[in-house]
Amino acid sequence: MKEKETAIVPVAEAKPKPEPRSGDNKSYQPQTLEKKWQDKWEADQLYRSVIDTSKPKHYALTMLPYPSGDLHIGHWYAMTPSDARARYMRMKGYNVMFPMGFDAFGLPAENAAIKDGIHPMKRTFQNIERMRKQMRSMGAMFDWQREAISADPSYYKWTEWFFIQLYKAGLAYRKMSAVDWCPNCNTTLAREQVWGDDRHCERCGTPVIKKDLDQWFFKATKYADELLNFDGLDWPQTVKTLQTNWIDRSEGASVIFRTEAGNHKIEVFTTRPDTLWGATFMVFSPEHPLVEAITTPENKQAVEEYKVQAARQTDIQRGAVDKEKTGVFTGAYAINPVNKERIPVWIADYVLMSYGTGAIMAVPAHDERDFAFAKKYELPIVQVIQPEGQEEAAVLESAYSGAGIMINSGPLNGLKVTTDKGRKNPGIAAAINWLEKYMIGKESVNYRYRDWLISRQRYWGAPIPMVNCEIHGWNPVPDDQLPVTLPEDVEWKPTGESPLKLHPTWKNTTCPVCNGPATRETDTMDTFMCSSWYHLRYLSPKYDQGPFDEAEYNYWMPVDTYTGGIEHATMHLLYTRFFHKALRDIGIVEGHEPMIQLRNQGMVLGEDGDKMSKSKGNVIAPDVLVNRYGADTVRAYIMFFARWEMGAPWDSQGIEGSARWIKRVWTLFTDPVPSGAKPTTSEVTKNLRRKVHQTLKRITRDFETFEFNTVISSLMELMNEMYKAREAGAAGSDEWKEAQELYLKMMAPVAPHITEELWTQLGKPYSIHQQAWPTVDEAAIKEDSIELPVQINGKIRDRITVPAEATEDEIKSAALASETVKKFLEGNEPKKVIVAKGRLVSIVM
RNA sequence: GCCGAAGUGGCGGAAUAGGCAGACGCGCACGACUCAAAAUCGUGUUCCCUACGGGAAUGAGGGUUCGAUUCCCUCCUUCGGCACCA
Repeated sequence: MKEKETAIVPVAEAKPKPEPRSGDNKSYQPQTLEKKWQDKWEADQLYRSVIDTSKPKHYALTMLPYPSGDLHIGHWYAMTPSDARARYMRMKGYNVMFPMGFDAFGLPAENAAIKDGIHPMKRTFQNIERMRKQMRSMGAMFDWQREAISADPSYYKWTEWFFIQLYKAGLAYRKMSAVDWCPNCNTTLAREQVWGDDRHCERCGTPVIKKDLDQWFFKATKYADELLNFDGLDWPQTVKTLQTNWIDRSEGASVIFRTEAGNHKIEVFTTRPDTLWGATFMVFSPEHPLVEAITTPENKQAVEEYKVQAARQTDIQRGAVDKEKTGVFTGAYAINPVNKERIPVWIADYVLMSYGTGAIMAVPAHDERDFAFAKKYELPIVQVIQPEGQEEAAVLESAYSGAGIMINSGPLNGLKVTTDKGRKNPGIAAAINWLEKYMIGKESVNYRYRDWLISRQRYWGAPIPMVNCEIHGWNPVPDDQLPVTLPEDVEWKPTGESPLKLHPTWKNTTCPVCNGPATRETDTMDTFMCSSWYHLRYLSPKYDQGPFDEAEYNYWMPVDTYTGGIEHATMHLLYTRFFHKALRDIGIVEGHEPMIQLRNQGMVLGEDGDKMSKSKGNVIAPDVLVNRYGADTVRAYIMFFARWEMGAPWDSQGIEGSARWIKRVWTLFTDPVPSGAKPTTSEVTKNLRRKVHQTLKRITRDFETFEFNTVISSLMELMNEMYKAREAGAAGSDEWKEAQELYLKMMAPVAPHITEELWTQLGKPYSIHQQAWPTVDEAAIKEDSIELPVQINGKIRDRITVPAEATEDEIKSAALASETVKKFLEGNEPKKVIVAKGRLVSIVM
């Protein structure tokens, strides 16, 4: 039906016997054709991006790969639509930079070395060589002169330098703490790298354990509030939500309690200071440093036993939500500072040392966990919030966390409490004011977000450029000694210590302060440190006066469009934002955010719908597809077969459709005009031109919004119409020539090789990729007459054809004049006639 | 439990601003070409009905509206994140 409006060939005139077409397409040989153009583009440096102040710049960035050895279909899925978008932006008139590099440090190469002894450096650079070649087969517009490799000393020199800048700015510190340790990777992990209910390693899936270690941290929490601010960022809401939940800001108050004996200060954080008068006991985490000091002699044994038992349990066991609460009385009492009540101090493993202060005030009447604990150990429960409508304090069946009126709360009795958080809640606001007035507490904010643990007990990473001297402690390696390079002669052993520590001489050095003997830090940095600034290294990968050339920075930054997987929402994407803000405060970069627009692609699954993995044998190899179909077909299929941000299972048969499309485009442009074609009519050419410009409008919009699948389907539709128009004799007309030209331009970002070839064959000037994106001729899109469906009581009963310029009244009378409508009306007057201009007519009886 | 995303033919998916559901493609069926097959080309392809025509249908149920895949409410399913977070 829609075809009736847009068909180039009026239905009545459709040819009865279409000319058979030469379908073998022997002349389309992507393997030679693609190679030819790739070589030419490279020789001509067609994709070299240099500063050009006469044009607006566009920094398009796609997440750099780890050099695992083979390009995966997932890489194609991430990179080729990003490439198509970058190409589109280039045709739109932007000076586009689209760089590529390698996140080359990391565990897999070192783990492989432990197995076969091949040095990670050697393996990594061999892999890079191979992947670079595979990437070239995509025909992407990567500017290889901007390539950066994080494992290259000329790169990691600056990773080390950045560490020192953060250290000097007070943003890097060393701390002994219980950290997550992967027993398989033999290293510590940042909290973000521990996933799932069983708390497994993000890389290898092994459940992590806790270890007490001296480690380097970055003060990411200093930026917690700023990281929650996404102003000016065009990022997917899901990513912003994931980061917000990860940081998990909670507003409340910190309150100082004191022990009855010894007057020890105990700070607690609470989101419900309005319930302070109901705090009837305190609970410490078993690891809390004060536990030993306050425990009375008669409770000592029980407390020690409980601590041992808690320590033996894993985080998973401790974290099981439905686990029955356990705990032990320390024998000590604290004084509730608001009402001077004497309250017992317990230890229990439901209080975690890693959140807040490791100690809580327990308000059993209004907190479910405290309630369960109080019931079990028969501790007093005092209600301090009375629900609206409740007459007197009844015996509570469960903790009440809703709104109400404050009772049993001394000076604050009668105040209203809502379910709002923080100061928005009048009860909480009053409680905070009261605490601050009597100097026993203050408004406070807590985060789940932790400082970034960057130490890794591995060889294959950027060395942490710090030196430890017995007299002068930790000091950074002087700038003129950077980079601290990795020694080549190391032994590969899975010891849980960095191979650098086991190297006989590497760690020995001199103290930068006194020149006396000192030792190097033997841990290396988390590879996320390397990838936090790679977008800056692309600016000037060979620059040696600093991490980047400022002229390049000033022109290209910030990144305009960043594409990559959503799995990095709380890892790389958060690290790189923190890193940028830290550098900004140090004065190295400008602006508040490194990447303005972010778009996430989904995942390509195996044909069985499962995640692709070698062990499942469902991996799709892009090289095989490129050999068989050519890169243009693979690119087209990748953009066509799923919504990009969603992803979908691979379908090996589906790619045939894209292959057919590419071949049919080839045939359309290279076959002689069919002999049986009639002379054309102005109706045919006008309809063709309309379809061309409608398609251009649609495709332009879709490139803007990253809807690549409909870019392809629109191109397929237009091609089908062009075949029909050609049958109807349109070939040779000016409209046909325009259609050919626009078709190739629109298709160029998707299929760069075939379009370049056909463009050249049309006799157009090289290169199609330097052509301007066409503009829509709105006048050409306008229809002369339109067909409107006529609804009667919501059901479509007829269609009327009216001039496009018809007024509402004209449309109305045309609809009512229709025989079918008259039949349905049966002589009655319609109650109502609604004309939705250009859409339909709705008659209500 | 909390937060978020998504449910449309056999399949992937289309549907500017609330206005013709199923574009485009895969698959399938039939036909043309062929000795035959592949390739290619053409036609058809949501489901149901005594098929002229009619009815139902966008996870389920309800609401708003002349009109809902689209807006609102309740629920179900799948996926992702967080989770004894004080």
